[in-house]
Amino acid sequence: MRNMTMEEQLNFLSARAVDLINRDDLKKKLEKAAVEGRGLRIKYGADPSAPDIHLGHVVGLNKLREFQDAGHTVVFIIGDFTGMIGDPSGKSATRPALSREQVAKNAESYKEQVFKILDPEKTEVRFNSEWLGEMKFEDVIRLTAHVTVAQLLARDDFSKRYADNRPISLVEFLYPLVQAYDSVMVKADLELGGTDQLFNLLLGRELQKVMGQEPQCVMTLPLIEGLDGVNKMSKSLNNYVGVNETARDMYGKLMSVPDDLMWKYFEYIAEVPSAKVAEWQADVEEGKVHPREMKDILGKRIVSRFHDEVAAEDASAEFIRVFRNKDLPDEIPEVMVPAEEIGLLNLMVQAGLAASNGEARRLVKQGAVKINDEKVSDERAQIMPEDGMIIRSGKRGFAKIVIG
RNA sequence: GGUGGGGUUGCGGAGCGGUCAAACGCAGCAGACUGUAAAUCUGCCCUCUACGAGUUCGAUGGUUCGAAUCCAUCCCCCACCA
Repeated sequence: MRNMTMEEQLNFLSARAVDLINRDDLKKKLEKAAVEGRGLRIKYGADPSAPDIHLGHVVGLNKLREFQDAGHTVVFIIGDFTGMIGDPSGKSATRPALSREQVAKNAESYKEQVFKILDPEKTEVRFNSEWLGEMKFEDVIRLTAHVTVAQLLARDDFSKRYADNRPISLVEFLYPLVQAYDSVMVKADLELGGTDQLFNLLLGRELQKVMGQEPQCVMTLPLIEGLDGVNKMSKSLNNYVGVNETARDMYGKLMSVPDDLMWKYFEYIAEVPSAKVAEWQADVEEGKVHPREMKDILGKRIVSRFHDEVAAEDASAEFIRVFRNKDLPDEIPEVMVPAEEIGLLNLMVQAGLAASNGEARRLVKQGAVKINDEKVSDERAQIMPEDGMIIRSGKRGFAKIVIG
């Protein structure tokens, strides 16, 4: 890394980026830093309300790690202050303001997950309440004086909503400014974010200029679609793969990713060089390789990264056993029930295979339920539980009866 | 301050005195097809002691044989004009 030329380093660092504003500035910063023998300060902001880091975040984290490997420092900002205020943008599903305790807890969980990728030695974790919490209203007003409404309205979703007579809360209006101010406070040299962050990142640049700092460079990375293949990966849409998930869950979820999307995952999450990805993609398109094989590789690579190779192989094997061969998983959740006759529906609910009696009934009617591999279609069936009895519901629901 | 529009089952969004547990879309679940892909098709999708019953349509009270639908009060939201 150290013996790369400046040009090589620039290319390496900007690989996969959607926007880089701008390359010359970054080059100058890199040169200056090299002369002074220090690294750049790379800022990355995280919202503390959803403590699950998922593969969508990994796209950015990977890039941050590359900066670290090149000798730079990541300033990881946890937006605890903003998190405690909440974000009304989600309309009815108003994101609740988090308590101080909750934020602290989430922050811990954040660090633990983030350091699966980042190098803790080269990461500075900061909370923005550190400076925002100290501000007086007067300071806030002063800050707002640096930005005009027209500037904020330039943001796409603001201007659209404004044109449609849809609400824009003042808090939302202020958030980009807050984020920009964070850049000033940590003296960021470059801020990294998803493409949806471009406006906010640029505002940081503006604000730094106004406040007499050298403006940060801005780099954006693509937002990656979630398991549904349509929407960007997010916790609220439940189309995500969390970095804390078990190897098997992770692998299973990855196998359900639409084929077309897998290339993106290879490139941005598994960090396979884009030339290689293109080659593989061609192989699949020409029919040389079955897409499933390719996806298996993807699954194993990603699982290995967050667990290890043994776990990855195990997850792959288990997947084949359960879903391809339709065998039983090697571990089945056990449910303890007394040795007395019980209604099937009731039993399913107790075993956690259905949320309600009605759902259990539905599953039975639709032919999704098997006891010891025999389909049960009578919703009124009375079952005499036996030790070791296996109830199967749909593709994924399993329960083993234990008499007790 | 004024005017107008709203709050409906996870979300969006119909309904505007009985035929409403409430159209439709999305999400979700199951079945078929598969590579647990995607797409597609089919079915389900408030709860229950289930051909019946019980709770739902911002809250509370009322009018009615009968209300999500009408009235009153209250709470909350939005836009526009000032």
